[in-house]
Amino acid sequence: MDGMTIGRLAREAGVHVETVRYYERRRLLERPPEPSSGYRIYSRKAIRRIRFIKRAQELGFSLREIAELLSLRAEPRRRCADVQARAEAKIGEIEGKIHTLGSMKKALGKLVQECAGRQSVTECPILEALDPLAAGTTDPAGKPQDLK
Amino acid sequence: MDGMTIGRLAREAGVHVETVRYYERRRLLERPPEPSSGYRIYSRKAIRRIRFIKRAQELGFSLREIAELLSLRAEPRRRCADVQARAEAKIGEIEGKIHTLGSMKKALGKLVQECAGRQSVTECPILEALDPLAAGTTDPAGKPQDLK
DNA sequence: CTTGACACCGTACCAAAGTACGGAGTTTAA
DNA sequence: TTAAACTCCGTACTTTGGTACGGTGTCAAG
Repeated sequence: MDGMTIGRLAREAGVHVETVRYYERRRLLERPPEPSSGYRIYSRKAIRRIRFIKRAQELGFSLREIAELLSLRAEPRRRCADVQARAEAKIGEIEGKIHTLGSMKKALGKLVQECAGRQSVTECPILEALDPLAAGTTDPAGKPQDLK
Repeated sequence: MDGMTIGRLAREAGVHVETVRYYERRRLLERPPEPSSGYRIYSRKAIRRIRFIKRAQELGFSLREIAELLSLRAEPRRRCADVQARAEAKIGEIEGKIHTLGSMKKALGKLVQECAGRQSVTECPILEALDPLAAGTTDPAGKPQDLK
């Protein structure tokens, strides 16, 4: 039915050929069985897979994490409770990201409001508006967060 | 009142000394005037600045973008409308991220639901659950998105 | 007044995620 | 049947965001 070479796949998925090969090496994409010639032939599923990867990346997941996400399905021997736990952990991460993005949006919104109608930005208190983001601002000796 | 050396600043902000110097090179942090000795002396404001940077990074902003955000205030000649426009653009980006994260969360939630009660996850349709995220899935020849 | 902890600087190195390069073989269309 | 366009592979280079290294200078306590 379908079946395309790497160049076409790359074009349709919106990435470079080298990126496809790179994903293959990273095992994010399974290497298709090569028929007759030495050329890889991909199905349309590969396009969706790549697009999924790209989306997940935009959301701040690393390729390693994406591989993990994908592996939830890829390991049939896995017990359901396990999958559930991993999925729930990911949901937690996602909620954290949403929350933090929400705070930032709010802070930026406030900035926009305060700016509205002014001619000069001299008094525009952007750092002040943004600062509430930095938790523990008033804390006389904030705890160092853990690195990494 | 305050006034600390780079080591203390780093400790309080939760980063390495080298990172502070790195931020200085990247002009994310202004180099403090050096009094008497050749040592940098920082005020507590620097702690907040670094924490702000770290937070923004967690939200998916690159150092370049963070510098841009910070520069909104740093250029008094800038017209307010300009500041507003930049802030609004960032808000738009943030909203997009929140939206996509929401879809992803929903998909994962569905997965968890479907898993609940099963013994094996063999039929657990994670890619399928996640796929609605991949815009144009049913599109017979999806448009390549623009690279970069 | 010296020793250890800290600071200075430049340069080098690291991991992640590609991107480019070059020499080869293959396929397709004129 | 041959030239263009595409593929193969391995290796090397790039960017981002740091980290580490090494030689030297300084400061505070004993």
